[in-house]
Amino acid sequence: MQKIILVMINLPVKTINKAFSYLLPPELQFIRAGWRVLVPFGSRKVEGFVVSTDSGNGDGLKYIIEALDDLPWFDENMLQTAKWISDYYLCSLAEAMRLFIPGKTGLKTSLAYQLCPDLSCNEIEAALAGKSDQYLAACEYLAGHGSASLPQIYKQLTGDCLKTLNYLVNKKIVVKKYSTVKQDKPKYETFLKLAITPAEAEQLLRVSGHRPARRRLLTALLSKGVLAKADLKLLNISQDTVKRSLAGGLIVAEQKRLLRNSYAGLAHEAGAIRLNQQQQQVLQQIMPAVVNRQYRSFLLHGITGSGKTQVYLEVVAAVRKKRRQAIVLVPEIALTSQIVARFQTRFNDDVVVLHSKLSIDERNDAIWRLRTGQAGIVIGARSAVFAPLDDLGAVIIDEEHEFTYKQEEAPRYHAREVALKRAELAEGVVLMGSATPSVESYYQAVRHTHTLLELPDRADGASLPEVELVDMREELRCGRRSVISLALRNLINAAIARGEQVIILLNRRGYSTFVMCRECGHVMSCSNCAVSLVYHKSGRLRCHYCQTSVTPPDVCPVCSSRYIRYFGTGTQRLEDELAKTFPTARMIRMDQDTTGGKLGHDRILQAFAQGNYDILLGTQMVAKGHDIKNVTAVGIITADSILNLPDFRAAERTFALITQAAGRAGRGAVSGKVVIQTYNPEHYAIETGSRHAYADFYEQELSLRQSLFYPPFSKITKLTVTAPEEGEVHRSAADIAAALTSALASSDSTKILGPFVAPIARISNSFRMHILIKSVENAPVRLQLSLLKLHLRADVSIDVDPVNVM
DNA sequence: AGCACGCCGACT
DNA sequence: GTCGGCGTGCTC
Repeated sequence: MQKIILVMINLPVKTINKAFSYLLPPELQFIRAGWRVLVPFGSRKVEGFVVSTDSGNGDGLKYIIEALDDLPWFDENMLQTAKWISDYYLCSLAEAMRLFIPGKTGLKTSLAYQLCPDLSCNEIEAALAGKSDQYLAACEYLAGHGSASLPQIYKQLTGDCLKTLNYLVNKKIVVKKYSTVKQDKPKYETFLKLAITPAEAEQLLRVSGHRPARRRLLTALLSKGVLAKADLKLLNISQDTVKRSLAGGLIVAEQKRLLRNSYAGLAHEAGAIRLNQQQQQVLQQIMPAVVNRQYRSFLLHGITGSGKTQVYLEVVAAVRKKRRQAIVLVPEIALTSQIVARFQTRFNDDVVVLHSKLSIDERNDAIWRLRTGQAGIVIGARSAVFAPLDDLGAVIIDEEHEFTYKQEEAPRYHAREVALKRAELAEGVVLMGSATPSVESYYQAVRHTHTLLELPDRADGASLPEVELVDMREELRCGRRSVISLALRNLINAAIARGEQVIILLNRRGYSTFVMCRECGHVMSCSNCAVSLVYHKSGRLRCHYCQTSVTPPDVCPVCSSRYIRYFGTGTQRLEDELAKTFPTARMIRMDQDTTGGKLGHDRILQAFAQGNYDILLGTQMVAKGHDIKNVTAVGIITADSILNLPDFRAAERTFALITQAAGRAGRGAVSGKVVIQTYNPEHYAIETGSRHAYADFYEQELSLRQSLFYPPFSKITKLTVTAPEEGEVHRSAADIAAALTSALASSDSTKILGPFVAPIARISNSFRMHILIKSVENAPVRLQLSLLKLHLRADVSIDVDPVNVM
């Protein structure tokens, strides 16, 4: 009987979803569940996660090579959470565990080619006799350089290097060498400290008259305690002096880790504000759970500008007072720098910012600060829910309704659900906040799964903006064909005249949204994806799905007609229109095309907030998170753009967008006004949105959901089947649907819809079909899916609780 | 994911 | 006959 270690292999392949057994060498006996290790796997060395230990016959098992950290990465709660994710979202345990690793892997493998050492030049030449010069050139290059990576070789040689090298590897002239390097490359700085007592040092200074450099060193250490490299230069103390003092045992060198943090210089706002009475009442309901270390979940429904952040700050402060840690989730860090700044102002270095745009090094440093207890608050986008914290006291989820909390690639987790699971295991609280809670969460709050808290008024006594609905059909009837209605034009003019600022929202980027032949109706579409191409001002037609672009044709590719027209308005065209209508206004556009890099959104918003512009126009990102006091006017160009999407949550999204956008207006002393342009003014989502009437919207939406058996009354699981051929995808999707139907026996509690061709039938030359399963409970569905082994298939992707069904 | 193994068509 | 194409299956 031997101790056996069960390891999940960190490779992004869903078919390897089992544990592999290894033995521990004597020097690694301390390894238990939760450690990251390096293990031999096939002919390679890969990263693995220890999930459990066992005992049994260990014959023929390989040994773990080394531990990758000084501490286990996963604690029991993290392991349990990973297990839950793999069960619930039907991914492998390794895929779930990878989520907890910054950069998904702690190892970087690199490949180098080397000449076989035991071969002579003559032997090589003989083996390559009759081959082209290419082969000999490669050997010569490798002989000269010892080893080289593939990119290096490509730079040096011409032709198909990979083919050449593979041949040489086959002929045993060249060998491939893999090396694995730890991803985490901490930066250290050396600090010097006294190794003797201060009394001894003073004694030494008294007796040794000579050695002025050593005197300076000891004196400085006595007064300052520690010295860094830069200090030594300043004091004119040479490396030699340091070396001798080290050797003599007078001083010791210590390595201290340096932290790279690109957020260090972010501006801070003024100090804490006192809570108003409503905020106090809300806080009092949350506090008992924080103090008593209980798992409780709260849904804070607070209108825009009601001061939800203030409540978050107080909850986090209370959690920290209990010496527990907190996670603060925000939908998108770039759009929410205001909330980040407020946490940093309040908690200073206790805050760590985590998100996907950080470099691997920055991320590792941040995580190291958490693991060593130097910081106890994580603020970040959805992946921050996986931060390694040993005593999670609270998770705050700001803008709980946002879809960005759902990961749209496997594993398709929802950060809100992961947060609830982690907090439950850790006995912490979850506080979700939103002005427009998701129907599902609000339903759970009404049913007391979450505790419902309300902040019905704006914190500073400001009123919600007045909203005017403009019927665009009416505009057309009056002969006004501009995308900017008369009401909106008046609103913008008035605001600018008073020196106030305007935000305009249009949910499509690009210039024209589609290009059509007026002769035959052919719409230019992407050759890889079944979506229409968008005309950009750069003069090219771009696919918003696969990023390819083409030059617009002069004649229609189908009928050769020259009558090609550009339809629809995107943000670029709107910018032109606004410039024509308001020639003196200073404008800035914010969409995916103008924001790039780490702080792109932030710069635009800051410049706007500082008053450098009169009008901010852009896609829905202009509607989120910020609080700019001088904005008194908001215009929504087409409120219907989302409403008409074929998705049962279209109304919910429209309502949220209108409410959030309108909420940007009138946050200062001057009250705001909003113009919403629509072709459906009587639609309940738009009508309730214009009245800021969440409860009314919720009620109408809920009854619709009930009658159509949609969430929260059912759980949805979406399958996407793909194939390179159209016929093939129809066949395999039909097979899967048939198998599911017989396994789940369609009844009142389960409905299988489809297969139907996906709204985007083809992406990057892969044909797509969807199957939707609606069921009261999704546990039996998940069970059947795994029994049918659909979760292992490369051509099937499973989305549990999808945020959109398209 | 890599890599070995294996079975086919296209050439010296 | 060799080379190299990629489909299948395995990695403790």
